[in-house]
Amino acid sequence: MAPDPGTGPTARLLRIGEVARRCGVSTRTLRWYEETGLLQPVSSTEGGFRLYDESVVDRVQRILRLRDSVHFTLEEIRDTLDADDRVRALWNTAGGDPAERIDVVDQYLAALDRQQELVLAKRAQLDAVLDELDEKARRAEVRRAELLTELVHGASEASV
Amino acid sequence: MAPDPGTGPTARLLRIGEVARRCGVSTRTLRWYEETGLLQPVSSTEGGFRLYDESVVDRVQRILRLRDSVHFTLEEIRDTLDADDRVRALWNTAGGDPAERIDVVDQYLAALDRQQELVLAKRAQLDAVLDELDEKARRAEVRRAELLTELVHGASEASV
DNA sequence: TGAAACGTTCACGTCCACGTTAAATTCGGG
DNA sequence: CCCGAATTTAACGTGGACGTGAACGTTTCA
Repeated sequence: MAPDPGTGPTARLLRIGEVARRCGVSTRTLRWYEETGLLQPVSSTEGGFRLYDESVVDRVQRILRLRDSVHFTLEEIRDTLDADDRVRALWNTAGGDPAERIDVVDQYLAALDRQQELVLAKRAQLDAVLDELDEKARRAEVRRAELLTELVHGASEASV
Repeated sequence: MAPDPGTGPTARLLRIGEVARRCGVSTRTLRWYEETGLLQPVSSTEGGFRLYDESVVDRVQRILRLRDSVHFTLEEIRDTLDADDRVRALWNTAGGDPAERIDVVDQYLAALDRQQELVLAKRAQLDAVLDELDEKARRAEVRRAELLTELVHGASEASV
């Protein structure tokens, strides 16, 4: 049934299990991500098996990064991915009022700015934590040195 | 009842509601943090009201930073706070074998190192996300410029 | 002194992001 | 054609981190 409408030399399609293995997540997670609108199989078999192309792996890994490092909720992740998808669709469909298209791009840029600010704030907090850790280590090293001299002192005086 | 055993001029004690307000969390959260071993009132009234000293505010804010930026679980937060408390207690109680005390300090330093590594990894991930954002913005700006020229072009040719 | 404001201890409810069966269906190799 | 592995939907369970009453005791202050 001509399963290749122009996407190169018949791009290999993956079933959910292989996607899961490649991404290091469970199939349940992938189905959950689909249910919450983060993911979409490119097609499915006659019998209903989900079929993905390889690009899904990158997408999932982006999701995981946003989940694990930025700690976005899945809803937030969905919003950012949706925005990306919309602009990509915009690039790919020529036509329409250029002015309107610029508007869309501007909104996208604004969204990116907000996200950047959010991430920068998170990073600042992490830096604060790092400073705290450094200071604690510094203090501990001082104490360690003190204890070391105390140890030497006690040893040289044997038992007074 | 001599409620001031040497802590300056009768340090002011706070009840849970004021602590909650100062920290921007609910009283339920504070009780929960107590229940999971992150927090401890310094004393309580005859009738059972929890009493905290002002230092609790800093402690809670440290907890919130670890919760919101590093995304430690409360259990992990408890562990790190416990470690801090143990070494602080160690500073305050003189005596004991200096060698043993050095051991404790060394373990503490090792724990700090592990934490630092973890946080650094998180920060690296954040930086990756920031790079992604920058690249997306860069691409969008290019498109925007293209659209702008397109707009000017279309305007100069009126309606062809 | 008495009522508003605050606090106490249960105990159950909730939201997120899945985990875990269960029962039925589909795919693919021999 | 058949069998076993992979997948499907549907539904219930879970764990963390609290929210939300209910029923009751405590402080405070006019």
